[in-house]
Amino acid sequence: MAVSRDETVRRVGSMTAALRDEGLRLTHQRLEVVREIAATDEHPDVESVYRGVRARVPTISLDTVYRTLATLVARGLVVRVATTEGAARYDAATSPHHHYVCTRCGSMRDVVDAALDAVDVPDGVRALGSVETVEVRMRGVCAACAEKGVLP
Amino acid sequence: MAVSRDETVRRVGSMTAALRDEGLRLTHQRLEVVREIAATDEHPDVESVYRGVRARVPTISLDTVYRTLATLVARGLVVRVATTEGAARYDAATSPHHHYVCTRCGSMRDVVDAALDAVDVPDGVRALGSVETVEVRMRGVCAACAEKGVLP
DNA sequence: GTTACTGCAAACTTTTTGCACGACA
DNA sequence: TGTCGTGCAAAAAGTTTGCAGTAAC
Repeated sequence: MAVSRDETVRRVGSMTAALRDEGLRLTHQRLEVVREIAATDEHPDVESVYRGVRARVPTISLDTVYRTLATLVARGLVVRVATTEGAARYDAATSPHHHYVCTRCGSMRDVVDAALDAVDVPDGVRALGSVETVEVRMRGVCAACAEKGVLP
Repeated sequence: MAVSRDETVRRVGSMTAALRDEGLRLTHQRLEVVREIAATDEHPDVESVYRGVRARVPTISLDTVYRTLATLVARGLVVRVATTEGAARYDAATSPHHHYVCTRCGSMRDVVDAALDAVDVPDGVRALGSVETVEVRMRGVCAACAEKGVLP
């Protein structure tokens, strides 16, 4: 599912503003990586950001995509999300949200829900350390995989 | 925190029984990898399982640790958990549980709590696909890191 | 005109795989 | 004794880094 045009524009605006504020240069390549990651909530891995951007900037290198994503993550503009399989995935959503992960194809979708945001942290956890974020991760077989399919 | 002796014994018993039931050989190396992973709830990565086992079986190779963990994961006896950083981590706990992750050192601890187990899946998620497991992931700075320290 | 960014290539880390020997059942 | 598992080494996959040229400010 694509992110709405308005939300994409908002994300691109806030990311480019933040980069400019930090005195970083807004190169053609950076701008296109920002646009690519802002336009989706499918948590693409580096390779798929690379493919998407290359359609518009055929000369961009994979390293630049890696470096740009690392820059965005360091500024907190994009989150690198943990995955069980090979490649790391990136998420441009900034507001608190949760995830639905398909155990068959590895796809990952945002879930926005106030009840989940309100989950209480158990007392025992305070003893382990501070709690800054709480994420609920739901796993199952996504509709597309279920349709395609026979058993795993 | 180490897992209690009773729980460790229980885990080793259930893992070795499952391996035997599947007609797999219970080699010296396998048994020691099973013991190592059963005795901790610190979600070790492959390298640290390797170090632990090597103290008892100095000739074991890293590949064997990888292969044994893959075997255990394939049988559902151990879970491979996602991490943002480099290496994959492994978890021998079998009952439903949640995680506390330190954003500074990457350590990961089990959180067992009935209220978290009871979190409701929002209706909207059903449209994405089936939901088999729900995990709550709490992130913050663990006590050890906070004590050590100055800012990130 | 500076200085930061890019592209290329090579290094590095983590994980997987092919093969021959050795050990479990 | 037959077969599965191990150890070694090499390969694969993902990611990072050094360097020289290029482009943003």
